[in-house]
Amino acid sequence: MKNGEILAKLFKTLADPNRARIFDLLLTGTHCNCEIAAITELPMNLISHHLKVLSQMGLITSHRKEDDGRWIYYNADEVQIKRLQGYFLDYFDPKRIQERTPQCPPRAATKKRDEDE
Amino acid sequence: MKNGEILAKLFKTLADPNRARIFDLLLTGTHCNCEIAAITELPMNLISHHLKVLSQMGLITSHRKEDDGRWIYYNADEVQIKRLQGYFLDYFDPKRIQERTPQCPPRAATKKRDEDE
DNA sequence: CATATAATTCAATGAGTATTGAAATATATG
DNA sequence: CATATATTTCAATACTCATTGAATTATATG
Repeated sequence: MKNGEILAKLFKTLADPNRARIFDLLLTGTHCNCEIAAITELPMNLISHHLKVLSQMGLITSHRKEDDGRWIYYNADEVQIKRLQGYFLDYFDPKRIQERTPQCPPRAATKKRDEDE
Repeated sequence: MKNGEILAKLFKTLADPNRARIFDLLLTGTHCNCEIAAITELPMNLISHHLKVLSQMGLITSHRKEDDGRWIYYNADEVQIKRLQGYFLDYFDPKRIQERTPQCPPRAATKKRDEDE
């Protein structure tokens, strides 16, 4: 998958406000679904859905609590976030902006006027 | 509007492939609608729609050609792009990730077991 | 003023996806 | 094994928004 495609997927992933908020929360540290539910007041099945999407994007990872497997802990994936940040900065870079004179109107159209005078 | 909300809007704006492509094109320099149409093979009214969304996000600006007002030139807004890039870096920053012990299971639940043994 | 070019606006359609409610799974405990 | 907790999965609905086609606006020119 090309960087551009990965970025498109990243934008799509973070375009949803609830999902962005959940990710924002995980950036501040590990949380389980029920904690996220308590903070955001969203239903757990909806949170579960968003966590899955974030996970498929590679933004977060998860593991069951060792001594009590009922809880699943979610946390931001630092390595992947660094990589994606790099892709974004390469794309969304003011330095990329170039000077350019539009080719419109086309030569054929302007030529006529230029010569007629 | 908070930075988080602005970013969500930015992601939404760039989440559409056609719109991202048009923005990408404008990063390479000023273009008019008809040039974008020639390059992307998209209908001009659709391009017009996407340009409007990009414009409302503040990513691009536009002005009519001085000596022939039929053409409207679109170009990336360097100042705004720099600002948005700043918001992104503040939000999507691996350094923000903190150590955290989930408060789940709650004290009341674990307390019982701790004391019973 | 009539015609042509560039671009936008508007209303309608369609596709993708967030959300909801109900049912199922995984783990722990008495 | 039965019950409780945490979480997920599934099917159905609702909503947003990209896309399409037709009509409209703005500018230029004969």
